Amino acid sequence: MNWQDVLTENGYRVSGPRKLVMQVLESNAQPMTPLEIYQELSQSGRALGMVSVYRALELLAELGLVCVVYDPDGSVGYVAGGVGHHHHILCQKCHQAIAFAGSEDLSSLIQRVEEETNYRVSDHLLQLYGICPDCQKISAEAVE
Amino acid sequence: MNWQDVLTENGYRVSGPRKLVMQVLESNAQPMTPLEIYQELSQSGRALGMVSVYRALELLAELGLVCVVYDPDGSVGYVAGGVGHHHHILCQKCHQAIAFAGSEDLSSLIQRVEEETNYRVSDHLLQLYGICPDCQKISAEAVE
DNA sequence: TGCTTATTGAAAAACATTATCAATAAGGTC
DNA sequence: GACCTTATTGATAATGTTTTTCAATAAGCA
Repeated sequence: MNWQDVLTENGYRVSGPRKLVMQVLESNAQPMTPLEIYQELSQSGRALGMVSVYRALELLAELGLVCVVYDPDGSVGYVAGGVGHHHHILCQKCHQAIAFAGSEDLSSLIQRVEEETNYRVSDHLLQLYGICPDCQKISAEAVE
Repeated sequence: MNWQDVLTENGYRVSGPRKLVMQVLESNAQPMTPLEIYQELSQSGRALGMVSVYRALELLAELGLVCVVYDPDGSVGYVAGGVGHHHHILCQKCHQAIAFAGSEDLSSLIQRVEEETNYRVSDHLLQLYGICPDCQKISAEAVE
């Protein structure tokens, strides 16, 4: 099921602004802030009200069509993505982000924490930070 | 080493505002936003400029004396805490948070993701969301 | 093609964060 | 304990971000 169908099935319209926001996010690997999305659209002549960007993001995030990620620098961004539960790994240099699956690997940790704390765990937030392959290459070249 | 010493050893002064912010955070289990901290101090007659709250938090976070946590509702809060690497589990009802250790449990996941993605992982963000023991009790009673 | 109504856009309001700089107080020294 | 140096504070203003409002527009259906 593509994202247009998700909108439709939930009673929302596939409007211009929503299409544009999804397009921009899908063509950018790194998470983008609302402002960055707005600017990218403005520059490419597909101007959109800032308000529409916010509203589109809010809805798309609610439907799970885009994900919220927390950048190491503290800013909050959005990435297109993915049905199903997954996490992101972010590059600390170029801010590229890619997704990875693997909630199963947390289950033993979650179980242990439930026992220790008596909390009942229902969800989690996991992000990894590091250096992407490209930036590793660049660093290596700089040293040579 | 207590937090005053950490400030001193890094060349910072143990000033009034910094003390107050730490006090408030230490006496609250749930993460607090800058505004909440400011309000709590105002109400208890220990008023402080909003600016000082921001500055104190920024410094304390940088020194690792307080942690940033992301609430399920999207807001960003600070909790007093802990030397050493650890994570937090947040209650979705009452917003209480407590810490737990256990980075080791992630090492196999991290290794797998490094192999899959060729990223070099150096840090991570992990938070669990759930219901704390107290709120579980309340729910149970409500059903009776 | 036309109708209904969700959705948009622009401006303003509300809110959050950062910069500036003179006044203050922390911590070392005598 | 008083004094001096300088980091730190606080008030104001500037800046930036997000939300509200409401008439105008366009999406989807008949």
